Amino acid sequence: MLVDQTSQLLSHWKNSLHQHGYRVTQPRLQVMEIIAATQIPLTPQDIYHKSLDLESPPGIASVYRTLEMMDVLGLIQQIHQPGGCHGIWPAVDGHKHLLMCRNCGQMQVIEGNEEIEEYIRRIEEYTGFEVDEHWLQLFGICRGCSK
Amino acid sequence: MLVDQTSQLLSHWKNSLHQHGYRVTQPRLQVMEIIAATQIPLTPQDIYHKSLDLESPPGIASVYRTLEMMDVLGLIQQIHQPGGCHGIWPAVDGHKHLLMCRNCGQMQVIEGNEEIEEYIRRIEEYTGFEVDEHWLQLFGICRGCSK
DNA sequence: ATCCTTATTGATAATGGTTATCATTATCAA
DNA sequence: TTGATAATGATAACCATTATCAATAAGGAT
Repeated sequence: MLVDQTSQLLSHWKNSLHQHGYRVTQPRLQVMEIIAATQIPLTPQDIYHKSLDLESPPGIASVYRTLEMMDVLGLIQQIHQPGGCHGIWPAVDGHKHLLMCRNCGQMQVIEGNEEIEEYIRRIEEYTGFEVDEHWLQLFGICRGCSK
Repeated sequence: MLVDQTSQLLSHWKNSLHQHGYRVTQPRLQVMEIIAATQIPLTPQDIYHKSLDLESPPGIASVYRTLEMMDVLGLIQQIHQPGGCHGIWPAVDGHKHLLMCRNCGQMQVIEGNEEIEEYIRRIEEYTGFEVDEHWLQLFGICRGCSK
């Protein structure tokens, strides 16, 4: 199941590169595979250090270049946390919310809901702001780690 | 009124330094005054560059040291935004939410509300997480900028 | 399958923000 | 006012990220 999700992400990402005229190269594949296979947000440095286990690892510059490209294509998003904000994670579309375990780093994606939308609409009315984006992130301890 | 809020923050911060045995020095005061007087989140570099207008500006190291100290004392918080996450802003207690104008950078603090708490409680039940912190941040265009 | 164009890479230098070092200075309790 | 020492400023060190450029490899054309 994990393998399924990983390879699904990968083929989606490869398609996206093709469609936008980017070459699918080994360094790019290596970076994408690491991101797709990992369950927690990784920093660029994390990704680079993980890649060093590979037989022919990408250069650090290619890691950054690949992340930049994936960001432009909307394939990844940055995860902001109390301890830092350089975590990379596959992009999630729509108004999803994020739940992260402080202990193991596992992320969970939660559907947006009508109550939040309603709350935001009230804020807009009250303040005169036109809200075009919202972030809701929850931090805590997951079931597995609380045992 | 702005002056009032600024000086109120400043005396609160000075008290906090005294209570924790920190000396109230000129470089610290300079940094605190800049933060208290500004309506938008500032990065450490922003603060340093603003300080250069002063007659006897603090060194860059003192700016960072002061921010570190204020963070430890809980006097400031970091503001995360789509474009970066090194904005400094006076700490707000309780479950307040933040609303920021993309155009002018003005921040507005919004009271937490029961709907959000209720939503989080449902998430906890559903996922088995114990949520101990949540961030809700709204981004948009304020009334003044949308004209 | 091979060739050719050129996007991409790797190695490394440059950059820029943040932290560490240490002799000098300024705070503040006595 | 004095003295102990916390704090400062100048600057070196550090580290992540970006820029440079000759060499390489992807992938369309043949």
